Amino acid sequence: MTQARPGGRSARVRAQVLRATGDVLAEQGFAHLDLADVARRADVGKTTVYRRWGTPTALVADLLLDMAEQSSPRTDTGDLLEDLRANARLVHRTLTDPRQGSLFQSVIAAATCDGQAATALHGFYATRVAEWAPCVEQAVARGEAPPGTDAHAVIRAVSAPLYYHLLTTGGLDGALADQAAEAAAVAARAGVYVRP
Amino acid sequence: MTQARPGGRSARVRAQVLRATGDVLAEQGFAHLDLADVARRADVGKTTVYRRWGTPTALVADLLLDMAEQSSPRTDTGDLLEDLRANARLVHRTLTDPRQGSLFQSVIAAATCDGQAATALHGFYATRVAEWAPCVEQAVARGEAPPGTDAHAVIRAVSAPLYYHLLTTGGLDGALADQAAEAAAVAARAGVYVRP
DNA sequence: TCATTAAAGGTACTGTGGTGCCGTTAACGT
DNA sequence: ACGTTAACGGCACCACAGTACCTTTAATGA
Repeated sequence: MTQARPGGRSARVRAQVLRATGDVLAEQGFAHLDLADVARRADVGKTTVYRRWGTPTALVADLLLDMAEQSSPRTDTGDLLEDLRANARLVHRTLTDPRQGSLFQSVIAAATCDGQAATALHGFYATRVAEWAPCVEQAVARGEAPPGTDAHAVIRAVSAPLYYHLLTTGGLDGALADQAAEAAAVAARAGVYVRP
Repeated sequence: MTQARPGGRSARVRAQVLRATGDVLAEQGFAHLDLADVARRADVGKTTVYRRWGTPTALVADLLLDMAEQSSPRTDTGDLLEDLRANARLVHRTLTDPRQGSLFQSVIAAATCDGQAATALHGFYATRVAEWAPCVEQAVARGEAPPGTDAHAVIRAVSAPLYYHLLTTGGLDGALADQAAEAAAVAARAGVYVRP
């Protein structure tokens, strides 16, 4: 009978490979993600990487699965604008951090190139957005935003300008994060994100 | 003495190659953009494509240069929200169009993978944003938004949620375009985009 | 019209990313 | 403790993307 063996060695190999993958992505970007190179860095057989993952995008997809498991801490200041600002600054900090920033850029590159990585990225952001949605829901409960406000939409509205700027201009400045938070807060209060 | 020869044949070759490049990007995506394949489709020597462009990203960069030259018509209804809505719907239509949508996705993929293509994409969006900025400037002149409002920032705020949705969920619905336009209009009127 | 020479086209070759094969290792059930 | 077998590791191989080299075409200037 067929037996799954996720223990010991396999788990160690996966951890080593994912760590090496993250290193390459952060240092050289998705375009230079070579399976043979990853195998070398991970100190793992080249054949193993080709057999278990097969393509660079599959590697990234698995890495995203791993990244989604590590949750980010959420604030709860009792003020919508303040919470959104904290979220915007967290995203901004992540995207401009030397390692994390490059890593995210690379992961995004993979997702725009391949459907499998894209699906993994969708899952990643779904969990991240869900983690922060409660602070909007609480704002609604406090009467800061109208009932029926789509909490997920508000959280997404905070990140959107930051990612869009990165794509279309390549840079991010600190003021942009606060501006994004303010815009989302103002629009949310005005009822723009009330579900139809 | 060295002479440039941009006439006749070279121009025809470039046009054929860029058309073939667009076809491949729209049909199969950036990951499948192969120079030999492009040469075959363009009915052009394989060597020529390798010599003149060399890499897939260089091909995309040149295509973007070509795309930036074709300008998109801007509305001028005399109402900020109406103009922004028109812009949002134009972007939405472009991104969901079978050919244009796939093409943009692929071009974005190239830009996230490579610096050269990224620079070309920045140029492309800079011209597109500049084309639409006047409708915000006029809204400021009419008193619809406070003086000092950054017109480019407002236009970018309209597109941002659409691109962000595409990246993080993979889908776009029509209501989102109107929502994006409303959010940008509300925030602009509230003075969120006034330069410091 | 004709000489000049960029730039395109054809072909043969090569370096390497990716695969197939098979021996080795170490998880898991009893 | 021990046998079974899933999964890893090493090596040889091969297809093909990318290059080198040379020939041909046609754009330019006088």
